[in-house]
Amino acid sequence: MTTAPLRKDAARNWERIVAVARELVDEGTPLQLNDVARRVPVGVGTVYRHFPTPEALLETVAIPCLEELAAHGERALADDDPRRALTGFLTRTIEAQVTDASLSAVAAAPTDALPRTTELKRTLSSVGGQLLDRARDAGAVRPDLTRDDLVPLMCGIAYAATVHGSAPAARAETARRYLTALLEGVYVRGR
Amino acid sequence: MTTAPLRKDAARNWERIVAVARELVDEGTPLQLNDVARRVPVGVGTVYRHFPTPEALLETVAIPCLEELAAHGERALADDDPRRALTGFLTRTIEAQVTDASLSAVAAAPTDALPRTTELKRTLSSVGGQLLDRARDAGAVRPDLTRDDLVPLMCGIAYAATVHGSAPAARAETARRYLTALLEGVYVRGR
Amino acid sequence: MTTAPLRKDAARNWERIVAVARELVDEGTPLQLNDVARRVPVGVGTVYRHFPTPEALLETVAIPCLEELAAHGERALADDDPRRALTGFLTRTIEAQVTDASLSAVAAAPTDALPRTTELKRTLSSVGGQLLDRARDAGAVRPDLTRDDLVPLMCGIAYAATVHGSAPAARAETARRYLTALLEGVYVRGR
Amino acid sequence: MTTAPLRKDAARNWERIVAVARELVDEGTPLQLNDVARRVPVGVGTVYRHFPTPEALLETVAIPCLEELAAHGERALADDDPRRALTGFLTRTIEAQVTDASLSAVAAAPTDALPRTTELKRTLSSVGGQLLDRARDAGAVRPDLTRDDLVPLMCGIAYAATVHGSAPAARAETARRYLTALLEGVYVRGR
DNA sequence: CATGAATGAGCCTTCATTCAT
DNA sequence: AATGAATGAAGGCTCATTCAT
Repeated sequence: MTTAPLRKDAARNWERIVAVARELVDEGTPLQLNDVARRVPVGVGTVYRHFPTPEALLETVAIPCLEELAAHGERALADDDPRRALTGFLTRTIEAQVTDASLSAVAAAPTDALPRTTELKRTLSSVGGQLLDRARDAGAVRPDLTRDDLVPLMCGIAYAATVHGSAPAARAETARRYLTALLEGVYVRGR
Repeated sequence: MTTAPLRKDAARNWERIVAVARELVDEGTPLQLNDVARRVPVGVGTVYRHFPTPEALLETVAIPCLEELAAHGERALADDDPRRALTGFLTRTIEAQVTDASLSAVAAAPTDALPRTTELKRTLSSVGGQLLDRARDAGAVRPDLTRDDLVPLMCGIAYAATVHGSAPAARAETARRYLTALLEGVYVRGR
Repeated sequence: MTTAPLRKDAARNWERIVAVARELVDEGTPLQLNDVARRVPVGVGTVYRHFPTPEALLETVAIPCLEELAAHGERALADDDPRRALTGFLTRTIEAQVTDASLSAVAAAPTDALPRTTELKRTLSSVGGQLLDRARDAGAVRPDLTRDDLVPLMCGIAYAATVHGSAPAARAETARRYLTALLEGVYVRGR
Repeated sequence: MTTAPLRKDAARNWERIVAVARELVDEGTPLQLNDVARRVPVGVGTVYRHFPTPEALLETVAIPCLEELAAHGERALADDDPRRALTGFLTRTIEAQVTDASLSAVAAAPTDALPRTTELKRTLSSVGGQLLDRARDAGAVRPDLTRDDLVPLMCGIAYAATVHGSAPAARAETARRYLTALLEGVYVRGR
């Protein structure tokens, strides 16, 4: 069951709204439906018709990135080195989250506005969980970490990079360093 | 140079305002100056006189905890096991941050409203930095971590515990697990 | 001169719209053209084409009941007991009005959207007027009541039953009591 | 226990707001808080401070009239002709309701915004009830009417006068005629 | 004829801040 | 110093109506 395809003019507006929302997200402005409408510009009603809540719009903006992440995760499952697979997936996730403010917000939100978001988050959890389990089964991961810790830890790393306050460009690099620290430990091995 | 001491009645109000603010912070209510005034109760103007912005009030609420942390840090400097000292300090920091909403907000804020806050944050950075340097000098800490990473990482851990969504009670436990993971590494040693 | 008959599909929509409107009226929902369209479902434009205003739709919904009342009135004219005839007519009217929200709205409205409504209201006034006149001529009705008082008084009774706030079921009973009080007088005869 | 008296300037605004509201009520405009603010003129917040809801403002406008009615009712209780007392009270009530749109709205509302309103409505019910009971005890009133019928019937009469559509000036006269009809009966005595 | 997307005026409400008392 | 009334920008949302497709 798919949603009926939008009329051409409606689709046009949908695109424009999402595009503006993307810009706002990228420049760190909080998404306000009236504001989006003013900038597109379309009537407020049009934005409300397409996206009943700011969350719905935000998630729509985030979905392509979530899909890409999920796709990457699926590929990672094919890697037969469990540690490399997990590392790769997490690295990618962190990069995305640090680069794209919509992702961190959506990832941290306890509830979703769109079913598609829920679905994708579930997929990501599942893929991450499998990668984690595999690595743990291989004895590569400390046993007290569960699947439910993955998302919080990634959000935490991304948040840490934000707090660090480096310029957006450097932020990705910082985040990668923090991820490495988390994975390999702040304390040097064997000491 | 010190500020003139408050008149006795003014001092009384100051205390009452801070006490109410503390309660609000603890129950997770966002600090609104009007709201605080109503609850004390004093006139809004009185609250504004003492605390020109919500941030100033929030920082005032946070300061005692920051001082306690700083004191703990000073004592940790006396410990001659650098790793134990650092671990103790960070554990304490995380616990405080997870328990007390004022701390996480103040710690993550890029600018401060009160000079005293800036001073305390500097002290904490300095103490943490010394503990870190010492541990690194002892070869116990990975070399790519700098003093500037300490606060972000702690904020990240606290945030991760929040995202995990466990009840406030369990949150401290979660945060401690995450700190351990960070310090010792997600990946098991020697593999 | 009659309106051109609708095309078969248009007629079908007309019916469906009116049916939905009837449901909405019965469940006490205010008639909103957009809402009706969504529920039918047809495009808003279709509803607007058939019914330029909510009033037009409401009147369309009310018309069958008005017709039935009118028919009843015509029959009452044949009754040779003028008082019984009037009482029967008013009773029926009140019952209808209390039962059917479209009627009270249409009856109380100072202007009509549809000519047919005006026509029916005129018929009803005329019939009621004749019944009233006859009863008055028989000396059964106080002389200061005119034809123009009939509709207001019926609306008033229905409204009173609404204000009484009894459940819809009991409302008809209340209305009947009020009508009796009005006809026979609150004050006991001969005192 | 009384509410603290308002500061002089606040009292001034309170008065101005109520005065404007009175005008709006009298010209039949629905009370909208923003609208009131614009017309006074004061900031919206000021109106909201004094009257959290349109209902609260409306009731404030109505209260003096309710008080006057209640006072009249108390005096009527002293009349030793029960029928005359009741008639007088109802006449006065109807006149007030027809003249003042705030009264009909407040009278018909199932719930009140202000405690004072509830109190006054209760007083009026009680007074009316006593007058009714007395008249019934004297055998002057049909026995199937209860205290709970008084308010609905008065609202109904007032509404009927409105539906009649005569000019506001004539409306009071119409209402009085309807009240008489109700009290003495539409049907002539002894027939 | 039917569709339903778009419009935008308009209402509601909150809250940070100022300033007369 | 304290008070708390006043302000009004700002944001949220709904809905009647139009008009391009």
